[in-house]
Amino acid sequence: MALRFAALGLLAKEPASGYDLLKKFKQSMSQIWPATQSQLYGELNKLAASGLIEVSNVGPRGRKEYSITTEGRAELQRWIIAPEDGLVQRSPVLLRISLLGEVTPSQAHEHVASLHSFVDQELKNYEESFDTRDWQQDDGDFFARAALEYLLRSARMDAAWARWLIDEIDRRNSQSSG
Amino acid sequence: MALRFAALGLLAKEPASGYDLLKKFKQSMSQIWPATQSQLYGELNKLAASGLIEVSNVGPRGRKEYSITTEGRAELQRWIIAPEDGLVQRSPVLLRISLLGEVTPSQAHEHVASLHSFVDQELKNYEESFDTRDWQQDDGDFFARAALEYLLRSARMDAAWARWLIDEIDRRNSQSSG
DNA sequence: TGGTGCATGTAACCTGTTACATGATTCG
DNA sequence: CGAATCATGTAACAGGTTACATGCACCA
Repeated sequence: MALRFAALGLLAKEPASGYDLLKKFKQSMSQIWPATQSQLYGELNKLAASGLIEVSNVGPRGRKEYSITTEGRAELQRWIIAPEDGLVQRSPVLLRISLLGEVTPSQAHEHVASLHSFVDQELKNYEESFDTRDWQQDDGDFFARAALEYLLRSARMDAAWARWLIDEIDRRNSQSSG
Repeated sequence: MALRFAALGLLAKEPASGYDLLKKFKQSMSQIWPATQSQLYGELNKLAASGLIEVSNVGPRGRKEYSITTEGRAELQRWIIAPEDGLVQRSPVLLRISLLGEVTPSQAHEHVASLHSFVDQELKNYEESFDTRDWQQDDGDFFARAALEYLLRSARMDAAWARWLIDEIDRRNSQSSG
């Protein structure tokens, strides 16, 4: 379902081809709803078949430029404000963490340490991209910014939690050995 | 992949049947890696076929009790400390948020408000279950606790972010109308 | 004219969800 | 004996990933 509306959402701003959308997915959508080329082209055909978008222009190399239809916009708006389905997120990271009792303490420590350095780097990347961005400029995308704010806060939280976990592990190790 | 190791992880603690595991998934695993009955039974057969678990006992009603094998334990340990694949999480919530520019300001406000009340309730549930839990007791599950700590912090962050977003929206509305 | 980039499509495979289907056992 | 629960299996479908396949157009 969601990919459908991610694509529709991009087309709501301006007409684009599958190829165009693919690039946009790599830029703005990559942290929220990544999509592969294969998936996107399939979805565009389905969207066109159900009349939510239409081919508004044909260019060189078989380029099909799609535009959102009135129906499509209505459907998009309906979906956006629909109640959330529930937010359970599968997380391989947490699964690994919760199973760390199955490996040796030093392996566990090592794993968490490398996780920490990873999320810490992620956080730095986010903070940098936030600092360099000119927020006055693209104020049109206030809500896209709000989503990024979420990701930034997530990254901060991840880093703080990983830090906390390392400390807890160290505290535990010193207790059992002391 | 992950379901495989979630099941293996539970079997690493003690032998169990598919039916037993299903209950455990509903309890301890539900926030990290939920699984359906259909999926679990299939995976157990695959695990048995590849020799990572084995039927250690057959009970009434065709009950098959599985135990982890030496091979299985080794495989599990290998997976647990494997480097993370990258932590991009698809999020319908964020997708909806980032598209809120497509609906009217009052619809957007309404949507975020209801999201806020939802995540706030979630947070309260987590906090309550944390308070009522006796952490001295099940210290054996230190890392499972660490995963819950993550979920609690996530819930806190979600609530704070939703609160922030509502304030931002209000600030914006009063600016444009004043 | 040959390589790079534009542009789309399809097939195989894996994971996950819902629903259907079946039957044994225990307990009141 | 009938209902609830134990216990497993399968089929259909939706979504996602990787890889393969094809061909046009532009520019050096």
